[in-house]
Amino acid sequence: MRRSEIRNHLLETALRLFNEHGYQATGIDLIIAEAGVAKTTLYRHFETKEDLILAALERRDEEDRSAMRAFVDDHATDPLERIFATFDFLEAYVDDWRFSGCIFVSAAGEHKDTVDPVFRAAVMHKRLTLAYFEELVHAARFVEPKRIAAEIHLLHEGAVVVAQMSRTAEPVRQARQMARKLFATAEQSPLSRSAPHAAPGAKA
Amino acid sequence: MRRSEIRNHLLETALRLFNEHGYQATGIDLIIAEAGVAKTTLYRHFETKEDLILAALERRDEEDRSAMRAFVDDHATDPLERIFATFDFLEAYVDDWRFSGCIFVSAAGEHKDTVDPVFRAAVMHKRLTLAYFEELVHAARFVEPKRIAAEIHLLHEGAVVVAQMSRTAEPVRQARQMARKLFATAEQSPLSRSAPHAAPGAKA
DNA sequence: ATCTATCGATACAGATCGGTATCGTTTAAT
DNA sequence: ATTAAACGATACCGATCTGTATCGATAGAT
Repeated sequence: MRRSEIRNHLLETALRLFNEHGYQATGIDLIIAEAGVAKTTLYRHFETKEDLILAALERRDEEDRSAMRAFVDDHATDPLERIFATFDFLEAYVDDWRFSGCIFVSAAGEHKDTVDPVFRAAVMHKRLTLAYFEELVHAARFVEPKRIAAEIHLLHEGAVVVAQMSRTAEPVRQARQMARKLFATAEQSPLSRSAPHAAPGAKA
Repeated sequence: MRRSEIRNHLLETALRLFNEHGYQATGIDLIIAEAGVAKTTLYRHFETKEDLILAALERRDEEDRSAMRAFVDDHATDPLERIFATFDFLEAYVDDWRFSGCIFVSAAGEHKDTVDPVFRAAVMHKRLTLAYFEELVHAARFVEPKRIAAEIHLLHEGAVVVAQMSRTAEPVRQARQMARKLFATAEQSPLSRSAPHAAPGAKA
C-alpha cells in the first residue's frame, strides 16, 4: 500500500467500525487488524484515539454534505423541489444496508459532555447541514427561511432516528410527505420563487 | 438503607449515570461508588452489567410512559388537545437540566446489533410509545390513525435529537407548531370530534 | 546507490474493565 | 435469642484497553 493512502485507509476503516459497533466499543486493536496495519503506524498518523475519531468525523462530515449537495444538484433544478430532494438523498442514505443510525447522533450520545471535542464536532456537522438547508430555503424564496430550514432539519433527524429503530426507509418517505404538506401552505415571498431575476438579499 | 430499597436505589443511580456518561463509559465501580454500595451487593441483585442496563431501561420505559399518560390526563380533555399535550410533556422533559438526549436512542446507538437485547429494549420502548400515540389519535377520530401517530412519533424524535445538540427546548416548541399545522388540515372522520364548542381543557 | 523516514511485528507498560471469592458484620424473620 | 440471608469491605482474577518502546525490513527521494 502506498504511503499516502494509509491515512485514508485508516479513516475509512475506523469510520466503518465506528458505524458498526460505536466508538468506545471499537478498540484500536480491532481497527489496526481490520486495516492490516501496525499499531505504531496508526499512532504515527493520529496522536490519540480521540484524534482519530475527530478526523473520522471531520471526513465524514465533508463527505456527507458534499454528497448531499451533489445529489440535490443532480436531481432537481426547481428551488422548491431541491428542498424535497434532500429527503430523496436521505432515503438512499438510510436504505444502505450498512446504515445503523446517524454517526454524529451516536457520537453525541457517547460523548454527552457539551465541551467534549467529539460532541462539538457532532454539533458542528448539524450546524453546517442546517446552514445548507437555509441556502436551499432561501433560494426557494420562503419567508422566515431559518424557521423552514429548522423544520426540514427536524424532519430529517426524526426520520433517521425512527429509521434507526425500525430499520426501514419508510420514516424518510413519511418525513418527505410531511414536508410537502407543510411547505405547500408555507407562505412564500411576494416575488414568487420562480422569478428568474434575483430577489433583494438573495444569498447564494 | 432498607433492604428492599437497594435495588431501586441502584437502578436510579445507574440510570442517572447512564444518562450522564453513556453505557460503556459508566463502569460498575462508578455505579457502586455513587450508590454507596458494595460490588457484591450489586451483583446479588443483577447477574451482569447488561442485566442492570436492561432493568434500568425497563424501569425508565414504564416511568416515562406513565408520566406522559399522567401529564396528558392532567392537562387536556379535548381529544385533539391531548395530542398536542404530548409535546408539552416533551418540552418539560427536555427542559430538565439533566437532559442529554433520549436514553433509548443512546442505548440503540451504543448497541447497534439488532439482536442485542439492549437494542431490542430500546425499540420496544419506542413501539409502546407509538402505541400510546395511536390511542390518542384514535380517540381524536382521525382517519389513518397509524399514519398520524407515526408522524407525531417522528416529530417527537426529531425534536429530542435537535434539542440534544442545541441544548434548547425550542425544537420541541417548533415540533408542536408543525404538528398543529399538519393536523389542522388532516381530515377527520365524518363524526367530527365530540366538542364543537370552544376547546376546553387546554393547558394554562 | 545511499540515506532517511516510515513501515510491520512484537512485546510491554499501566490502567481499567466486568466479575468472583472471602470474611466479618449487620439485619430481618422466626 | 437464634438462625439464615444479605450486607460492606477488600483483595483478587483474567481480559482488555490506550499508548509506548524496540528493531529489523522496506520504500521514496536524491
